[in-house]
Amino acid sequence: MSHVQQILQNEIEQVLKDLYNCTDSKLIQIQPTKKEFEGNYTLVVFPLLKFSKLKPEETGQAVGEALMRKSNTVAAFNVVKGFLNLTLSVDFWSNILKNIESEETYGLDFSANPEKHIMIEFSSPNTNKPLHLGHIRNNLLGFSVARILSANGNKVTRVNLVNDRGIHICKSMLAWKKFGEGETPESTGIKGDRFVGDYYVKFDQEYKAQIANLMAEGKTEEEAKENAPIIQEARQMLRDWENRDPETIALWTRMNGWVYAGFDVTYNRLGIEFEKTYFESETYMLGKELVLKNLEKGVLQQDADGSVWIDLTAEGLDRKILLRRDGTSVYMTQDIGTAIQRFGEFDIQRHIYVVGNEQNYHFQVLEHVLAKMGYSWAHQLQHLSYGMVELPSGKMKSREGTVVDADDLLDEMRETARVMAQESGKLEGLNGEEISAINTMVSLGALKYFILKVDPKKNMLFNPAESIDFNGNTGPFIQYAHARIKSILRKAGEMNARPELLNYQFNEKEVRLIQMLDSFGGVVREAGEQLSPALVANYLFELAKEFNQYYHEYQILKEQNEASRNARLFLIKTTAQIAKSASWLLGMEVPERM
RNA sequence: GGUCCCGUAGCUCAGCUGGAUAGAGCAACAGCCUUCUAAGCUGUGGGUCUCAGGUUCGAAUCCUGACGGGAUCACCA
Repeated sequence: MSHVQQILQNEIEQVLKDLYNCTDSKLIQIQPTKKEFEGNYTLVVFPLLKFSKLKPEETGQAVGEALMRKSNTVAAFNVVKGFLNLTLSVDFWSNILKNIESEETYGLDFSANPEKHIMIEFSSPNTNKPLHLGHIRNNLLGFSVARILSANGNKVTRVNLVNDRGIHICKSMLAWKKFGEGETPESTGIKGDRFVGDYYVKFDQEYKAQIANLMAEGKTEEEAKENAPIIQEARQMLRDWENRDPETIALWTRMNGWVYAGFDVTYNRLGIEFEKTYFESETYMLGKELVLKNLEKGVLQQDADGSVWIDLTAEGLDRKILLRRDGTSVYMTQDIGTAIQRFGEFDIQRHIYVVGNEQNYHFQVLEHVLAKMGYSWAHQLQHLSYGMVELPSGKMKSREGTVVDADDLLDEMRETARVMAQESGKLEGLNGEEISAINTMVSLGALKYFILKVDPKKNMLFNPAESIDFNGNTGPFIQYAHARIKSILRKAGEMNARPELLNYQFNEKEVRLIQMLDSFGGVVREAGEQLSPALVANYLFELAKEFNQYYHEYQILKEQNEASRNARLFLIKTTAQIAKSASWLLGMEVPERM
């Protein structure tokens, strides 16, 4: 609910109490008035009928009249069927605008809830391949949600859990050892994560070739997969790693170093940061002890072969394995361990995992397991689940080579932005460095906005060409609107827009813009509750559209009347302020000119 | 088969704590640059909100059931 809506709510509450002795504030439904009707806000009167005992029209009329008498906020009203449309006074709107402008970060409240500490885990890459388009959605969502939550007054700690051990990295290591001939990212000029990823692919090719050979010799597919020499070697390497064999550890450290250097480049480009990075190699042992302890307590069961299970059939789920028959951990065991570790390490009230929806079941189980183990905070874990990203060409399949590498995509977007800027000629007169910075901002804005504007839980289609279009519901459209505002302000000189000169009768369109600015705070709160940057994105687009229409209609700089010129400059300056705040929540930069 | 998610215009998406005649953008067509950035603005056409029931003053929204699409149900992570 916006600030103004809250004010109205209070006034209407008073009126209903006086008129009908009705104190149920839940019956008060206030919504922005639809464009085709006159007014700013609308009260739905249907729910009030049982108290007024009058027809809808009469009730609306009565409430409207009472509001006019009691309040100097409401300047006019009209009743259409069961809807009471309220027009608020122009002075009132002027004051609202002044309030918004005076608060540098209107709508963002970083201190509302300082005692609430939320941990959010996102990104969580594997060290055997570069980041791809799916990771981008994960990173952007996690980063934006973290900002939105902090703008709701929470203390937020962003963490990354790097999946740096296991058979997958051994495969890359083995392939490098066999076929690498001492090559390094430095010697080849290939980005580290890509370099290592290429060896993972090489492993897979060799593995497949060996399987084919074995099958040609008459082995079944299953036997071939099990007995191919290269997979045996990889497994041996994993055992060596777990036994801390110095040579294996050295190679592992070296190759992971290459990957991290590569990841850092991509994170930097995307503007993604973490407060803390966890490494699975340091956490994968956690959880096992706790599982054994809970086995003793009888919370868990052990099968005849020695494997340990939890029975969640009573919760409507299945049995889930927690320790293999050889006593080693599975993914779930680790997550149990890291959750306990983090709640012990930090005084957190909530923990959010940003992970794809293919793991919905996993997190359901995790919560239940921890609850059964008696951790009271088990229900403070939350899975922010998001859908897959598809491309116009279809699904991404690593096997078919249709996975879009994050770096390649960023390069491509950047190049498109450069070409488009050059063709438009808009950036003439700026130096190379400025042009380059703007192109980067535009390409990133296009990507971030396009991905974040979609409801996280839905699968989505990413269309690179559409995302960078300057027309339509895109990042560049918003950035362009902001750049034009800044251009006006540069020409006018910001100092001219002073609130003490704000003595102006805003017209209908301007009031609508102010109304929109006022509602920003409500959008941020809502986005925080729903963990959805999409709400912010769609708000931002509406705001940019509203501004563009306004921009088109009035020649503010040519306005002769100083009061009106000043007031209008003040309004668009405030619009830029809110647009910047909303963009910040999405991690999208807005250029001063473009 | 069990569980979860999704189904709104040709395409991509909003709207979903029930409220007025269901909205945007793209694409198509028609206009607007001696005017603060036309990377913009205005207009036109385009809908059985998958279907069928139910709840009620009122359902795209809530409930039930079908149908369609996706995910998951590994001693993988």
